[in-house]
Amino acid sequence: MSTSALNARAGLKRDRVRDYLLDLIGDKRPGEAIPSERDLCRELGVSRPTLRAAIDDLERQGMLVREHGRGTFIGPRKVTQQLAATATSSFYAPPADGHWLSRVLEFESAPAGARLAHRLQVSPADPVLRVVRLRVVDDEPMAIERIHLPHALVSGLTPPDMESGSFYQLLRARFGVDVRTAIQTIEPTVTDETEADLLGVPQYAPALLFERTTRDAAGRVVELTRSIYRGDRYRITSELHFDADSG
Amino acid sequence: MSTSALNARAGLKRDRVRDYLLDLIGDKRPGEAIPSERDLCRELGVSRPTLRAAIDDLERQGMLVREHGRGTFIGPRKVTQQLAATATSSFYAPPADGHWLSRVLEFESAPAGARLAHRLQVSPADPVLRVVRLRVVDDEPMAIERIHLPHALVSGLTPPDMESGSFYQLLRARFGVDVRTAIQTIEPTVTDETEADLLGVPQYAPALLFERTTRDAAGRVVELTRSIYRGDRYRITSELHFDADSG
DNA sequence: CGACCGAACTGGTAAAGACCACCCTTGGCT
DNA sequence: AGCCAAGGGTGGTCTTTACCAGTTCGGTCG
Repeated sequence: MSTSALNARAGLKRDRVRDYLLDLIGDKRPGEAIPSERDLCRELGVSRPTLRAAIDDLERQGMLVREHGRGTFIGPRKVTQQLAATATSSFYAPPADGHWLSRVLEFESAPAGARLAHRLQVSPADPVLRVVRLRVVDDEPMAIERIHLPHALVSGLTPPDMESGSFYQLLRARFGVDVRTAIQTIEPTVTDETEADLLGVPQYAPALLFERTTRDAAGRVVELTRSIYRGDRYRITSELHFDADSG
Repeated sequence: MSTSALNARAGLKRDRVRDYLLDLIGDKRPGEAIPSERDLCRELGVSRPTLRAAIDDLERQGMLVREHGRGTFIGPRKVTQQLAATATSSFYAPPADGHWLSRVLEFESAPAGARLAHRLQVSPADPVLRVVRLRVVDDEPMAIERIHLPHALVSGLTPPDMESGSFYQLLRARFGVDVRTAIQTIEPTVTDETEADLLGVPQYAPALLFERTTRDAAGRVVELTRSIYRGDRYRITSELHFDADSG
């Protein structure tokens, strides 16, 4: 409106709206309604298409559910039903054929903070090393890995250490960390803008989200990793054996 | 505006535009450019937002690729490289807790045809039973299963047989089919319109596509199943154990 | 008292216009 | 010949305005 400047830079209204909605979602419980689109527009000072675009994003991610004529509601909690279990040996391995390399995008240490401290089983003030790397096979980006590990475990680790070779091998050989077990969940998702850029796929492309907690022989948490794998180039293959049976 | 009727029904402009674009894509080769958005608007007599919404859809499906400042291009062919392999044991089992039920949506027998015959290892003229069922847990739709099996194996099977209980148990008890192994691939996808309706999730919601080939003790193919699981309610959990290690 | 119907919400779709950010090309200048 | 800046093309974002389509609920009429 009106004269000039000061609207040029804004950092994308849609992002601002999305953040606002995320806060709002955080404060509410699944099933609860959020304000109507028109109210939110007034509240945020944006047009309805802009607002709707933001809601579209969140709906695609399952955080919101729209119901025509009724309203928009907080999405159901992801049940994390311990649906699958009973794994007895590794079922997944990176492709043996291609040549894996990684490009380190971030490499920094910071205090754990409450959430990470809990999940890594360290104190909130302990430094945690955060490494983000793009994993590449045959010059093609395949996955983005966001790794968190207690910095104390791997003091002296440098970015080039993370660019090739087996990280677990390195942990054992150089740092004496005896990686033993991991619990991993896999769920489908779609790429956001950043991920799409890095992976060279369209935004909202199907992808797999791996979340892995790795422990050493003593049961200490060694690593917490969230990885996004391209859906168009990656699939999980498994062989099932039935003794009794299932549904 | 103006007089009346005849604009009420229209079948959604966006769909009309999408169909137009699909035709256009069919005529071109990957990498080729399509006309500019503004040209297409004039051509089709729709506004740019409407046109862009249609292009958004197709881009999400990977059929088009937009490049800022350059144009919009036909997407690359889907390569479906088989990258992962080396599964050694079972890692996945359906949830034991909730109460699974199924609603049979289709149940019909037809000649296999070339493709199915090959995959089921029967002759193309052999009848194949196709069952589509919606799997429900606690009144909530969880997955759509499309099952194909040689009709000869299960003559006398009725739709109610597929609505509850363990299908594999039934196969063994009633038909003497000794289900033994399965090879399964899992990949991420997004729901299409029909799937979204059935599962009660938005279109383009993240989902898991399971494809399973099941064999009996004699190595005969018993079943070929493609299932779509809701991504917001379903995740795979697995526990990994390292002897040597991996990347 | 009950069934209906309509007002007033809700989200869904669409138009038209403006301006920004990016890319490539071209033409002028060095 | 080579460099560089400007222009005109592309897609990207946003606003404003309008109307359609389900849902709900309360008032009215039978």
